[in-house]
Amino acid sequence: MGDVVARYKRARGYNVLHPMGWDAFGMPAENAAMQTGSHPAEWTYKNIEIMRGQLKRMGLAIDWSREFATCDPEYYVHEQRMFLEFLEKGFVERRRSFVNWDPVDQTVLANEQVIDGKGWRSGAPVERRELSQWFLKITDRADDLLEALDRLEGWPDNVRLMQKNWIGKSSGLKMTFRYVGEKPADADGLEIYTTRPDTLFGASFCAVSPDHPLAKAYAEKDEGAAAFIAECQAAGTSEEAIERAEKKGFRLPYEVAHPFVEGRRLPVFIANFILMHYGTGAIFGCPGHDQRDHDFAAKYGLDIIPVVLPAGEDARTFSVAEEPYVGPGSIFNSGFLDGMGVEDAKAEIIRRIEERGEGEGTTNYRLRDWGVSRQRYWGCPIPIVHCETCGVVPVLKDQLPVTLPGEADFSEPGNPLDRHPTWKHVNCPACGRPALRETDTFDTFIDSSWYFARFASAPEDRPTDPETADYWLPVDQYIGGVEHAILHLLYARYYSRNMKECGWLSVDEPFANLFTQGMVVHATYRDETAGEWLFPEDVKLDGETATRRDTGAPVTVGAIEKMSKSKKNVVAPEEIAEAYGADAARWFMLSDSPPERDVEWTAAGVEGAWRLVGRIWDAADAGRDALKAVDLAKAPETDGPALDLRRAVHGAVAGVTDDIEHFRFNKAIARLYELVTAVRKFETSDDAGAFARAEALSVLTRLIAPFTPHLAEECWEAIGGEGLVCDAPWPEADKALLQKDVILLPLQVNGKTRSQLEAPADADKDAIEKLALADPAVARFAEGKTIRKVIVVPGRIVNVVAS
RNA sequence: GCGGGCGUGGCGAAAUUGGUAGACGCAAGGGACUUAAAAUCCCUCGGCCGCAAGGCCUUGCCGGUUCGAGCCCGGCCGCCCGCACCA
Repeated sequence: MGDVVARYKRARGYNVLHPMGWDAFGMPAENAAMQTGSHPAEWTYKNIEIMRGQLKRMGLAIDWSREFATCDPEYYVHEQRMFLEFLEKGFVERRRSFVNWDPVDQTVLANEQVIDGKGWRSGAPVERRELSQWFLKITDRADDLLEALDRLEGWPDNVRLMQKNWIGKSSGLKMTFRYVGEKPADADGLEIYTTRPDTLFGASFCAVSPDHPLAKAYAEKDEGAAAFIAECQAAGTSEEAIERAEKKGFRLPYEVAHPFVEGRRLPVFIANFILMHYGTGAIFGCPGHDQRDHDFAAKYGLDIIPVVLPAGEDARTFSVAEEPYVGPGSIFNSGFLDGMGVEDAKAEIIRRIEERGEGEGTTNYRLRDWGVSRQRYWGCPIPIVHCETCGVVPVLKDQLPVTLPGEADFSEPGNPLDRHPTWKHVNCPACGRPALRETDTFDTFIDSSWYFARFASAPEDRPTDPETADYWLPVDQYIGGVEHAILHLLYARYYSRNMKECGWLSVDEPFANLFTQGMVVHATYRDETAGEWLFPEDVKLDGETATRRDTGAPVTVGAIEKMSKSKKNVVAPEEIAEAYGADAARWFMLSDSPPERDVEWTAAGVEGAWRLVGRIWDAADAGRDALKAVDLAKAPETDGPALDLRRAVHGAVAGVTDDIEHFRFNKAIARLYELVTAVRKFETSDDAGAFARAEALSVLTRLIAPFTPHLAEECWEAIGGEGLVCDAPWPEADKALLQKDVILLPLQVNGKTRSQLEAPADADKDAIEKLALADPAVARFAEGKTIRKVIVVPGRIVNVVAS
């Protein structure tokens, strides 16, 4: 799709930058190293070599002079430099945090790599571990990232909505409940966060996360609490496990006072359903109006007090004993709040708590800071040294890049950088004494968060030349899968803001227009008895049945899925190009489905595209040197078939242009099929006919060029075009030829189409009405009825209403 | 559970956003050419009735608004995606 757009825009006279590069760090290379013994770098560059060849073979019009891989030290040196700049500016922080830890592979796993609570590679149950990690403080920009979404008009709504939900802004109240009686050390009160301050009078307990400092401190002197916390931490972190987990708590020996109800004391629990990383890691529970709190209260016999009354309910009979009520209503059982609506009550509580100095209204975000430390080899080294005397010390900028050691041991799990015999031993940049390098590497999402800027401008000595980068950025058209909707696209937006503050860019938003395209998918084939997946080329399809080519054994045709090596539902680009040519493959992929949807790769489908390539070539071949015989700038008077062809040609120009502009490639292709048919059927051979035919061939060749560039060049040469078609200007539609003198109007009687009216294109309503009433179909279907009304929509339809 | 999207022939899909439903392609069937096959070309192709002209029905289901609904509104059913103990 990107290639079609690039070629089309170039033909329209734009200065087009269409680059390509490789996001090349990451686990797959390291896994391959563990499995095959080859070095990640060797494996990666070899694959790049292969993929570059495949892309070139598909005829992608790419500026290869700008190519790079993110694992090139010439690229990541700038990443290290920017990290140090971010550190200086306070965009980065080192702190302890919980991670998913795979005890077998001995590495941190991303959430996406934890499947049903187990490591995706090792299958071992994942543990929660607290480690010191580097964080990019994306939450500092949460509000800006959220606000700016509204202005990203070139982005699909669903992606913007997903980011909005991911950032998850909520407004509520942060407040402190005072302890009564026994108190934990160094605290007078417990700070909680709530989005439902209106239900404060329904509070019957407080609870903290197992990771909350209060819980941890108490666990140090109480084995029961320690055991409870350990149990919570051992519980699966998968979504499924979380959903099924029973609400459980551990009663602490503390109580807090209700701020507005004299004498009401709330017990304090450690509870397994409280998240430390949201709000303050502590809540008040209102069982009457929250499902989780209700479950918890039912289990521990706590009060369930209704305080929100739904419209139409009677306060004397309304009960939340069985089910909590979470909807809107009016407040009751709540002293000074009684009678208020939910929103007014929220504002009133916040006002009073603020007045008493016990808390404040705040906004909260679901978004968490971006942990970027990975205990892996194949990533960009974090340019930091840990010194016993000086602490955390940045590597001096003139000593960058910190490169990966060429030799490393991949034979066992864990971080090869950490166990490398010499690599981590360096002298402290500050005091010069022996110190240790940071052995973590960056999350690979950092690599992909700024590559577009490097494509635009790639000086050797700094990340970008800002002026050059500004000429190109923001990216006019970004194309990618919807799977990037949150992570990559959010990180890149954030990173651009950081880069802007460091002076490397002047845009906040890196991608002006975003299109989320579908994937090429393929049916899966499996030999159930042998228990193995089969490549499509090893399967013989005959109507409903499928068999193995080698043994003839029956084959089960499975789901149509994203192509993956493990299920072997892949087709090698080389083989496609060999069998059908790159153009047929390009044409088919674009023709079969709307571009945002997946396209199923089928042999029959490519064959259809292949036939079309042949038909176009036949037409060009039959029109050899047609352009040399006429002057396209001097259109003769035409009528009859020649005029019809010219109209079809100019209609196609207008239609295809509009379709490409709006990413409707499948429709553009449908139009091109029609144009090909029109050209092939055209037979007139007089002067006007020769002109119309030459014009049609010239236009057709230029219109197909973005889709089938190789074919287009051959056709261009055959019909006698000057130079290369890729240098020829995009055709312009002649507006006069888009208008018709006579149009066909559907004629309805009582809303059902009964006939067609042939009317002058410029006929007014009265004239059309007269024509309609004279039509025999009206006489027939309105027979015995009175004509009540005639609705004329010029250029569209006529409807005669009779009853 | 919350949020979003989508349901149209045997299949992939169109429908100028309220105006002839099924463009275009795939598959299938029939025919021409050929000794034969491939390729190519022509025809048919949502369902029912009819020799035909033509008629009736049809966009997941039920109802509504409208001269007119695949499109708008209400209620169901089904599928897909995102988030998910977020207080």
